[in-house]
Amino acid sequence: MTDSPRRRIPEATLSRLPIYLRILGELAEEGTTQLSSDQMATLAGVNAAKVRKDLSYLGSYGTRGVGYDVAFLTYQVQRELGLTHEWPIVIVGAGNLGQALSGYGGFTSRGYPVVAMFDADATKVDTVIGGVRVRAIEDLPAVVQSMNVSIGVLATPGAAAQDAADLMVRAGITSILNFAPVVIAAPRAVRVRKVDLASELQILSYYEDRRQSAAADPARTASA
Amino acid sequence: MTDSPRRRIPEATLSRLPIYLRILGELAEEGTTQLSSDQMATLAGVNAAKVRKDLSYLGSYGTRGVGYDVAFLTYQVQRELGLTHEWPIVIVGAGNLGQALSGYGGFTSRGYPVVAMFDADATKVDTVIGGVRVRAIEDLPAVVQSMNVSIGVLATPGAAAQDAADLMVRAGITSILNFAPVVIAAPRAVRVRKVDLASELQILSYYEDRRQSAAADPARTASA
DNA sequence: CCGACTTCGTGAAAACTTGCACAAGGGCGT
DNA sequence: ACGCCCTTGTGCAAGTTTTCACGAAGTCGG
Repeated sequence: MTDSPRRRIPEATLSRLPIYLRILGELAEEGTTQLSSDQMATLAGVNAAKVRKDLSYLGSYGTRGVGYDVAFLTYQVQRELGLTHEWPIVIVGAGNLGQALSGYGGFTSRGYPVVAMFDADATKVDTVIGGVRVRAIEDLPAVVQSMNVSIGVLATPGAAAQDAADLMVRAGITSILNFAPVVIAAPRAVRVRKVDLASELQILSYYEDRRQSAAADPARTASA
Repeated sequence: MTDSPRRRIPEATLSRLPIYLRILGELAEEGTTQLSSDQMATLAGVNAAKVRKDLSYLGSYGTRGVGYDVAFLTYQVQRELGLTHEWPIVIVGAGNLGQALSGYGGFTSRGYPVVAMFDADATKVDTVIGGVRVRAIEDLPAVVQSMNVSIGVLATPGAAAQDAADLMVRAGITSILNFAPVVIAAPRAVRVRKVDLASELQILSYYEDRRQSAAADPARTASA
């Protein structure tokens, strides 16, 4: 019996664990020590059964009739997500987006300190953003290796993104969070996640459009 | 027979349409006029059957033996997403994140002009960010109504987010893109989508952690 | 100490999503 | 004009995710 059973956690559950974790953090801060799946469900905006099933993948950490212990559950979720230690990250691209991400603070405060930023533009090199000095892109491999960085954030313009990603991969980065509006090709072993800011708006406008046509043409609502 | 059949599009498909749309835009720019589901699949990093099924929800716009016409398909996807006209948006919160989103350019260029920014901090009011003047939060309802804005971007700190969201809803906003790291409560009729920057990192570090334990303890890889 | 009450953990059903495989349809060369 | 070749559109099976419903297990008041 190993101390980390590590059954595989479904992707869908995985994407909710960070939400639960944030809620647990907020509860701890206001002194709450216990919560039920029902309360968690309300706070997270999901169904209570889903909360229980999600948490059951971590193990049986609840107490029937009572609920979950906030501190203990926090620890278990963190452990599952690999948050028992900090993960240093680098940001490639020091434009608007890179600057915002660096200055954002949410990365460092949640265990992902931004240890370096890089940009191909020489005029940006050596400026300081969010307390981090911008370095020449050529220095990436050295920094990645010496600081043992495995996660990189890609915040370049779309046109530069693939080259930057290739460089990151060659430098030894094994996980990439891609904010550039292009699909990045990378070796199988490198995990890439994409955040597309404008896509999200497009999905919203789809629903807005339907709402507005429904209002303009009430006949169509009949079958919806 | 109406000119927009509007069968409901599955959520999963909907989340891929913006990707297809971006690819179509790039192809058009480089002069390509035709593409097959196979090519699209490669460019989008998905399976060809998925591409065909996704596109089939829009209608039968491909030609067997040939593929899809780039311009025509672009039009159809745009129409489905409600992108036949611009959607003015407002950004609430002019901190780091709000500034970056405003300066980002990707919103305006894709049909979502940022028509106003708001902040509760009086010292920020009247500064200009990305060509947009920051206004007092009190002016939100007037702007939303006069410019007929239905989409709002929430970029405040977590603590201020719910109040800001309530204000947006009262002002008449019906879709909210939430960048604040909290779950927002809103009436059923208001659609909220959430982008959590740190969550994405947490998901990456989960996989990193597994990769690293696997490397440290090869016995565990046997069953994976 | 016991029974009523609460809440977890989970099997099973339902809903949704993906991927395969192939028939149908259209273009192009001869 | 015809047949070959290519690619779409889709029925179906497999896989994943969500939801329901209920037995199991623990607390708490009397």
